[in-house]
Amino acid sequence: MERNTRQRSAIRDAIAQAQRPLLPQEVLEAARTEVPGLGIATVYRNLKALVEEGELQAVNLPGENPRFEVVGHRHHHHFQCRQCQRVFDVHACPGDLSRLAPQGFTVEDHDLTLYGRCSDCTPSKARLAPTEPTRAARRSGASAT
Amino acid sequence: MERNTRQRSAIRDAIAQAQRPLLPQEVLEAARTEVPGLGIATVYRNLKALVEEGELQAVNLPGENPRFEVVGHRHHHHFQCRQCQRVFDVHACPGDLSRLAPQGFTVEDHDLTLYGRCSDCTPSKARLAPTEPTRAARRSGASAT
DNA sequence: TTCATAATGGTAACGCGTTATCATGTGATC
DNA sequence: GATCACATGATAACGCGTTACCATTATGAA
Repeated sequence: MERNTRQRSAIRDAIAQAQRPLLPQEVLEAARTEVPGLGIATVYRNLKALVEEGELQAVNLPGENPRFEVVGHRHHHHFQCRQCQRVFDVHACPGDLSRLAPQGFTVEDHDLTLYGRCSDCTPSKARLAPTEPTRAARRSGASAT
Repeated sequence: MERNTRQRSAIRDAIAQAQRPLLPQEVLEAARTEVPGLGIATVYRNLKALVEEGELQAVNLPGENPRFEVVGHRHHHHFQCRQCQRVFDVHACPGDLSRLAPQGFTVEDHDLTLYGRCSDCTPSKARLAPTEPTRAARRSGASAT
């Protein structure tokens, strides 16, 4: 990837403006507002290249396909809306969790995912910005507190 | 699944004795010590049936295929060893994390995964000398606290 | 503007976890 | 033990996210 193409710019801009991790399909849809003829193969090619170049990073949530977001945020976590399935950044952290591990285990780091309703999908505001749910039907795995 | 077969018993016992979530392939290998001729199709069939019967539940970790463990534990989390890739139960929880979510978001529950070295894969001197520094092999998504 | 070639787009193919198929085996009932 | 429906095992097929292929397009340097 050495040349600056319209497609590449559209893909980078789409992710940067979303300010949340996007699935390849979401990247395609967002970037097509800029480049209507954009193909899914180009999206995958550029996502891979941008990750290798250190500009993007993959975000894995339980039972979900990888999403992509811009590198550079501090340590953070993610929130997935049970209604629209979108994933948002959570710029907070419960702190050191080493104490939770069994004796003899060494904790290096952790992943945390919150589940619930995003502000758009919270009942009192649901009418403001209805969002289309993705086709990723959530699998089991989350558990209540 | 109405009959009690040797295969079904072996699958149930393998998961119960492991006391940690197992991949279908791990279930196959463990249950084959009891029933050498066991086939992978039978494992998937019984896992599905046992989940539907409420005896097992699926456990999803980021970027991983579903594992299976016995239902009945209280709320708990998981630990994945970066060395042997095995997943263990963590019978502890940081507590209510609603405060971490952005304003306007409703938190219903959460998933937490700890990463590091299990007791089998932690060097023995690290267990004895408490100030051993750890090197975090950065995977996407997780980050040190 | 010309030109070499990197990048794109449509689509076939791939990888891999999972499921369907079906002949064979076996648990439960009589 | 005889019977038969259900379960098993080997393997083909499936689903779906991702990648390879290749003819075509267009970037960027000369």
